[in-house]
Amino acid sequence: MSAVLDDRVDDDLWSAIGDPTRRRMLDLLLSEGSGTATSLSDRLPVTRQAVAKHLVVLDRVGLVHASAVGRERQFRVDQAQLARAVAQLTDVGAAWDTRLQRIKRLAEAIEHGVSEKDRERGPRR
Amino acid sequence: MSAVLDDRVDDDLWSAIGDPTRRRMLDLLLSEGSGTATSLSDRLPVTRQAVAKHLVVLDRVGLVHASAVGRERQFRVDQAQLARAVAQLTDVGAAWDTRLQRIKRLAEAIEHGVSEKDRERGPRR
DNA sequence: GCCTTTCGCAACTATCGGTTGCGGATCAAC
DNA sequence: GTTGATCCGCAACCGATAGTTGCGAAAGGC
Repeated sequence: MSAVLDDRVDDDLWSAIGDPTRRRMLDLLLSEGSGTATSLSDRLPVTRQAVAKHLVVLDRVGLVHASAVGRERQFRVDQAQLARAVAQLTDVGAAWDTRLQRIKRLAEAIEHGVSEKDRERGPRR
Repeated sequence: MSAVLDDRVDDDLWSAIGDPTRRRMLDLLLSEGSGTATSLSDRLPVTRQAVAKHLVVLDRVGLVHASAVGRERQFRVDQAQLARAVAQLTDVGAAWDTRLQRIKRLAEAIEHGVSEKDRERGPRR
């Protein structure tokens, strides 16, 4: 019963969506289809340069892609990569959830005077 | 259709579980019931002091609680708070998922020559 | 042609995750 | 009870990152 859940987690991808500003940026890009560093900074409490740096990070992990349009650089979300990130979120969430549930079941079992061994034979998964 | 999903996200809580080392620490505490800074650092690739700092962070957001036992400080996970964190993970994941699905549906609709307006009348939530 | 906009680059600051080093408290053993 | 091992907290330091300001260059709009 060791720490297995982190094995299938891409730390780069996770830390990319770990930043609150980047999360809001992804959110904005999703709801508006596309955006530039300038347009995004208009709706965020940070400067254009900060947004630009975040876009570099998001681009590096493949969550967004840029297309040059004249002097502008339009960014849009890579659906497949975001879907992968979402899968990781739910994966970790599910793993912890089962752990919590098991602890809860165990606590109840002990409270009812049932030995740990007896409970251990229950539905494994 | 604005960026609403972040409204119900506690940035402190999120960034607490955003760090890979802290995630592994929570994982260890869950699987072993409790642990000290020293015992945790034995199974992690970082020093005791680094672990201690992380424990402060986790304690500050209420994900773990300490109980002094002699010269040791035993930490254990706060199930309720971790459950809340898990809920946020799945919340954001679900929100992004629906967005992605909607985009996908929209793309398919356009491809099939169906106007955007017609599709818009689908299940709102 | 001129002014605005958009961008990229550079310097600087603060915070954070990590390290090393040290001194203090507690437990065990003799 | 002194000695030694262990567990801890505090402080200084380092590198990366999230943010800022300031500037110059390139592309559009008039």
